Amino acid sequence: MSVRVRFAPSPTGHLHIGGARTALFNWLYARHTGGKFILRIEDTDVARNTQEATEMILEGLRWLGLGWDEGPLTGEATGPSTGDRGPYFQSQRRENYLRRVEALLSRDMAYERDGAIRFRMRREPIVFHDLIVGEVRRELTDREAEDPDFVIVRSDGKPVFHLTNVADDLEMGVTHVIRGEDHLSNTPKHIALFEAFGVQPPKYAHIPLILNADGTKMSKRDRGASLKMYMEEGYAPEALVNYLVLLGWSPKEDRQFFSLDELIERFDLSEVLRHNARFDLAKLQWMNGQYLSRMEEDRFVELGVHAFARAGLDPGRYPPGYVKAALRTCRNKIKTFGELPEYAGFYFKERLDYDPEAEEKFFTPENRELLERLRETYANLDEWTPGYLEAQLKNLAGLLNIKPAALVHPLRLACTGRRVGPSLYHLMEVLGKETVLRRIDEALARIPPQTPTA
RNA sequence: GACCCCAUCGUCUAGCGGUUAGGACACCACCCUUUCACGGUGGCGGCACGGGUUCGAUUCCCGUUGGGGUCGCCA
Repeated sequence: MSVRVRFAPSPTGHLHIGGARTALFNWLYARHTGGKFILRIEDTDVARNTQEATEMILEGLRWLGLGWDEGPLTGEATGPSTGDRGPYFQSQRRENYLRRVEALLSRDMAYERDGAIRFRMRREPIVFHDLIVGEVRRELTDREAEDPDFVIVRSDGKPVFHLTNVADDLEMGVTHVIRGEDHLSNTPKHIALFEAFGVQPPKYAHIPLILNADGTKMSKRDRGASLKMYMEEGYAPEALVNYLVLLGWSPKEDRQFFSLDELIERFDLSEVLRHNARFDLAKLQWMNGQYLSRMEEDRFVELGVHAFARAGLDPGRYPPGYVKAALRTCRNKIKTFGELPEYAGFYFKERLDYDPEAEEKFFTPENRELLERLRETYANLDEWTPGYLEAQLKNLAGLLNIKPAALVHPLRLACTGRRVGPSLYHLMEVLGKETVLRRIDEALARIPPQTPTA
């Protein structure tokens, strides 16, 4: 039987980073086995669900590159979808649930109490085999020992998660349930429900959770818990995917980088680890930087431009060749595109703002003459290449009997307003002679005059 | 509290009875260097603890401790 897996998020907020990894594992398993990846929206709790949240989920999955074979096409519950087992919104499947409940009721496998409908849960422990965890034998908790039955339809008539989840998995022909380990303890309920419906339950694979760096549970409120942050802060989706897949799964090779095709080929449930993993932003950043360094130039430029635009700068007003050259000087320098506006915003600003500390340190009366000499030197050049600019600066440093760095720092500040940035000589080449000279003049205008020596 | 899962450097992991316990990130030092980074070289750093089993345990079993999860008319 061909594999059918699903990602079934509840649209209560942004797509959680843990949810993103669950989706990724499902997607990879489907692709690896040649099966289908289904997206189902579990929006049964109307009070907490929003269309906007659903759209965030779709957008997030698309951004990651995790396309679904069946599921909604838009965030609208009654909107279009793909696949023949829809609707893919639980809010649209009410009839199915009620039919299932009727079936249970008629066979006395469920009963009504206080207006809610409860499922007659088995009193004995349930043993099942999890593809990742292995044999799981769950005893009843003391609370369950008191009353193991659980609500499947609330008194307001709304079906509850356990019921909808199982009913849909059944009707959508889901063969493997790959989900977070937080559902492990729910599994006996689900198995009992499947059996009550007279069918074999699907295979289960509970993947370990992603924890915060300090080992605590990652909650919605934690910074970094939302996929949105990574989308906004300039991460490359392929880097995030690469990082995420290595949290809780190991290809057992001494490599860190895997293309999507390689992942599809290698990924299997049998190598999913059994213990939780902490999220390490530093490693993600390193990995993202590596991806940025290897990225196709056109894409790097495109994403770079987008990052500048997000910060209110407008590279679109500059010639494409200039933009491209400017971004080229940032290659191998930044780890995320989010750093770009601060790192290289000077390319797209008519008026520079200056780092106050750097200004205090380098725009000093003593440096005024150095900048003037630099300006004079550069004003007379008719060749404007990095190598030549560097040679001229070093030559001047030699004449003045000072270290090149003494010139480099004030000059960088004058050109960029910052003390760090791309290669000075390359950035000057991109800026062009006219702009460089103008910026030196502007810097000079900010430097207090040389105090007369007493 | 009950129940379930888990446990190798700070972090992600390799290891599946005998290894100088390997790699990556991070950190430190040095080199490269106009800054920052990249890159290169080297270093620091780990089998949670206690019992077994065994000629021999990181590895198998039990317990303890610790972490996580679940116990809802949320999903």
